[in-house]
Amino acid sequence: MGALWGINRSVARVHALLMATEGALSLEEIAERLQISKGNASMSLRELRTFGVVRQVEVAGDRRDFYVTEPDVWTMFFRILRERKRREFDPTLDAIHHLLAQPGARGEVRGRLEQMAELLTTVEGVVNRFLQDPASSRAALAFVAGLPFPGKRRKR
Amino acid sequence: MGALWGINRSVARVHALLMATEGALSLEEIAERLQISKGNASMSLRELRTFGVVRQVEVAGDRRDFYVTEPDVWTMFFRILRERKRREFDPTLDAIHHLLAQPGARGEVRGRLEQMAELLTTVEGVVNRFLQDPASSRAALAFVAGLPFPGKRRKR
DNA sequence: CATGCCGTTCAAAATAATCTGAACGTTCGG
DNA sequence: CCGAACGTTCAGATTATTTTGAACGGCATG
Repeated sequence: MGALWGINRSVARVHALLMATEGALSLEEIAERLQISKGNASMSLRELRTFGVVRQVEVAGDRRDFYVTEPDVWTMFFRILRERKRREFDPTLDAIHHLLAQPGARGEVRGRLEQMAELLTTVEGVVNRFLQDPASSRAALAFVAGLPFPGKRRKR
Repeated sequence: MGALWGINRSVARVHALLMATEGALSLEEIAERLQISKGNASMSLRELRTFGVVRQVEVAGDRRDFYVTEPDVWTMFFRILRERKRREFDPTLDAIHHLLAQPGARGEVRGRLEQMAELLTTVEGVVNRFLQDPASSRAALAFVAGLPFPGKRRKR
């Protein structure tokens, strides 16, 4: 799933381990179980916390840090969507706008750039709407996945 | 945009060059303009043809191969969606189903797997619907991007 | 205010991904 | 047939990414 989510192998493995574990795990135990260095585990956990799919928890009388996965998979999905939008999508759209602002492109080529900007703006609108209201977005997705589009009638 | 689309630097550059060019380009001209080897250009173009976002065209009286980009950006978008689904998404969903078929996971962990399967199945349904009917999908996206969800009323 | 325990950092090492270019097969004109 | 023009392939070189592990700083405890 790494490529799909845009995260690297270790990060994916740390998350998978937490997903596969009921309780909380310490940094050291994670490193041990996955046979990776503490340094790597530390950085991977930071990345996962940045995404917001892993949380640090306290254990009374223990000064180590423990970690658990965000329990709701849909919440994870929207968190990852948000972060990837920020890292990859937004800079792309900015770049296109920057290109369009220059007087360079003409004719067919400019048309393609404009179409690209339109597409990305549409996708951005969809993603923003999803991120604003995850619950109803989830319902909308289920609707689209399971029923025909309005205006399109099923042949029979 | 490379990371966003899941293609590497050279492939992205070849595509960008074709997007920025009105007419058709030969393999050699592409390699020359981008300062990459013919071999690299050849492989990149193959990848782009696999995605279906670049087409080979004939030029009368010239036995070299010439290439042009798919002119419609939305069509490109759906072609890339289709290919990434095939390469990254489908294997992931298969793996989850395989895990669920085994008797290993119990309790909370199994619940997460089931949620994950549900999420991926929903997304798969959405993507399939999009790929079946790109034109109305595009309209649906514009709708979602620009208007409130059904059942959610705007405050004012 | 030393000592041990933790987590973090980052330069260097290891690994993975990408790119090059020489070798090769095909096709076509003569 | 021959040779030249092309595109493709893939082993090896190069470049980029990831991982390690030693060094470090903070902090709680005695």
